[in-house]
Amino acid sequence: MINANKKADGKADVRMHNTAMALRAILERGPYSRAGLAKELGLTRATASSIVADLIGAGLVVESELEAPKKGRPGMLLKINPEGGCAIGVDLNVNYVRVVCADFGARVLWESKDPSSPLDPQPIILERTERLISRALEFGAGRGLRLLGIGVGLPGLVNRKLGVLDFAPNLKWRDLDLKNPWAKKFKAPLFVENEANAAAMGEYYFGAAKGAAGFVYLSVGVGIGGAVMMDGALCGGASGYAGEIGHMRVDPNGELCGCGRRGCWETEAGPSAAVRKVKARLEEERGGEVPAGLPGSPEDIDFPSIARAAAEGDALCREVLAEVAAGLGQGVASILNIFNPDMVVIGGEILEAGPYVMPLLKSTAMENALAQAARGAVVTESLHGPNACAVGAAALVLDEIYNRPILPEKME
Amino acid sequence: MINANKKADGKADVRMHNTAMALRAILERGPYSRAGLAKELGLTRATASSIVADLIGAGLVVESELEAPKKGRPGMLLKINPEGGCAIGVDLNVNYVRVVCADFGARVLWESKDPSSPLDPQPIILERTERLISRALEFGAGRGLRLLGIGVGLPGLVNRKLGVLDFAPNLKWRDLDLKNPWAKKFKAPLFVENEANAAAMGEYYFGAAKGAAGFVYLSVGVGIGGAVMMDGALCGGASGYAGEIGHMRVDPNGELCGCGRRGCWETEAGPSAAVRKVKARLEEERGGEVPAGLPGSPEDIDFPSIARAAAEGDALCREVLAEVAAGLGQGVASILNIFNPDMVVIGGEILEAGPYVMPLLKSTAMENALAQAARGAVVTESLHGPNACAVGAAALVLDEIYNRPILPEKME
DNA sequence: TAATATTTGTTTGTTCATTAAACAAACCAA
DNA sequence: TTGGTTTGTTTAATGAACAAACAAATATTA
Repeated sequence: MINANKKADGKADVRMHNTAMALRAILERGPYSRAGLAKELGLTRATASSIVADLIGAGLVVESELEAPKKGRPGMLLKINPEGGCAIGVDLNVNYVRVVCADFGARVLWESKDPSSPLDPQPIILERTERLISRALEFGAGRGLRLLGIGVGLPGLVNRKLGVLDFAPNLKWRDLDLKNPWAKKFKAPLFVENEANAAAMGEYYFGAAKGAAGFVYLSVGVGIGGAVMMDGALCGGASGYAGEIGHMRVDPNGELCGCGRRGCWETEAGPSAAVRKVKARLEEERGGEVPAGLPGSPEDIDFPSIARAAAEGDALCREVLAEVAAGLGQGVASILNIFNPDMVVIGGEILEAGPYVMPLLKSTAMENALAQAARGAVVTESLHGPNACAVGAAALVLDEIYNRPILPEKME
Repeated sequence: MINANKKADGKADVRMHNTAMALRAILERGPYSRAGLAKELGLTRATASSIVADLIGAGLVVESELEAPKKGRPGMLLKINPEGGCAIGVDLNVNYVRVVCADFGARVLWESKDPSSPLDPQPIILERTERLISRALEFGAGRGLRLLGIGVGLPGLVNRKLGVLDFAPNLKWRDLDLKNPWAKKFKAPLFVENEANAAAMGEYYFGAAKGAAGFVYLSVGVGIGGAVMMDGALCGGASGYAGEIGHMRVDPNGELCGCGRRGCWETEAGPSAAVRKVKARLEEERGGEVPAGLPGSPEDIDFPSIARAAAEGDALCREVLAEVAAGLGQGVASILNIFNPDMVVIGGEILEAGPYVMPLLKSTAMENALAQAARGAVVTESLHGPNACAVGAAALVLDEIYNRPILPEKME
């Protein structure tokens, strides 16, 4: 009665990420015949054929020769052609701009990162980003890869459809249209998404959460941001804002958070909590003496330096990291109870201290979640690490292609 | 490329609740012409006509005479015909079974509730429920209303597609097929859903959350259960379990919860917290003397009695309810931050003390959520109160009809 | 008053994703 | 040789939607 295919201007934009994802996952885990593909997707052979036809036509999927110790007629085996094209992923963040060039197999072929500052004026940052993108494009062209599109991840409220950044609090940017100018400038399809959502997309398509029915991506950095994906679709929240999971209150008597409340999760258990605790205890326990691995002056202590000190064996830092891990694990347990996902993927700065955080985080989460919620759930680290957002941005492009293959001449 | 309309056996079942909901909301808020409807829905007049054609054919929408101080040709005005049929909603819960008969305008025409006990054997409870359903059917038939279907809300893990209750921890039931036997017995389409999800559906279609893009329904009773709806679709969670939001940890040093952890939200701030606190303070402050409105013996104190005592002016009960309200508000603030919904709807036992809980709950939630998350969000009480689940179950039927009108002869 | 513009609902044809069913090709086993 | 099985394609059909044209009924304007 009421159908879901709509024109671009229609309101409903229910996307079949699941089918696209399934297609991608199946093709990735080995060559399949059209018939095998159809069986996996629950579609007819005719439909499966028509879906891959476009991908084959675009050179993104190739047929290899038969190799069939089976019964019937040998089929043509299909597999992804990584050389079929490349997608550019842009992670335009507060402190840096990172650009990757990924092939159609989602392998990062090239990456580059420029430091940045929220104090720099917007045009400067944009110009710097454009230069990085151009270099990525040159790299792709040098490899002879067709440009499939450009994806951009931004730390703020994004209008996905229009490709506009509505508001980025940490950058203090407002109403910035990226899609139109950049699509024109680089002559490629352009996709814009919130950073956490983009990273989640990357983990879903090509990372730790590959094919998960429902999962939560947590970006544990200065803040704790989250993105929720259910049945292959991003649950964006009413205003499209990424889940501000970090401001879940975990202790009514906790520390004061930047948001003005007390005991927010990101203040109690994030990297900033680690920094605060280390500084306080250095003062208190060692009278300001700085252990190996940490910067000379206490003001310069940041999370990476704590991670280094822990790696070098500092007991205080390891202790603090364990506390942080436990706090994060408790929060993840709540998330398991609330969302009941298949998987929780942890990304962000916290992974720099992965060995001292993740084991305890995982065990705490599993032990403290309800049995039904924990059963079958997996808590794990991001596969893309610091590249998560950029790779995810590139994944936006590939997702689009799996959903509706864009043939060269039909690109608009 | 990849389409969302699937046959019943297909895996993807993306439903256009939004369009169905829009249709219902538009028709409800006044008579519309086909053209006006089309404009509201963003469809062509032809498409809108074809959608309502089936509803008109089934007698669920009627045309009224023109009344047009407009410009062009006067149109036939369409409106919902409440008399077009009835849906039966069943709330099969732990302590009671409630059945309602709602007309196509979602008005509850008849309701009945039988007390029940989880100790009763399953066949007894089912037989009791069937008797209630039969009475509801008789009522509907007596009113001359065509039976559109039966919806059932259950407190547990439900397989929506098969209409099977997989597991209900509080009832200790497992693998109960309700759809097939009841659909056959009552000769009507049957829909089964988790209780919180059903209630959310009811609020979305016919209650406080009418047409909200994203909202969270909280059932605050013995436990705190939740259901999340985004873009008109229920976010079921990986295993379809309703969000166990009640086990979000809000205080690491809190009370021991039934789940074995400390400081779960439902233990810190739910009705059970109110009961515990009142009992403790009666002991401590008044030496066991029981104030007006409360049962004679402290063991018999339950949440409704506290609500009554508060209504009669008891200061202790009011104080405890205020504390509970603040705790609930804090949790709702977290929910606003996490999900960024348009709306949070509170239902369940807690509403019996509504006047002493809701104002403080609302203000606490709004003040403690992030500004971006709180802006535009509304926290409000369920419109259906104790009927929420049963009305929601009936809404399942109406939802199905709005999505794909079932013509009498095509019922299967 | 006549002509024109506006709005409504229908009809007719088209598109698009998909299925169902029929085929032809290729292979294996008895 | 004769089936049986699997594969990929072709053909026709379906169902939801749109576009465009049309006829009817009203309002506005010349």
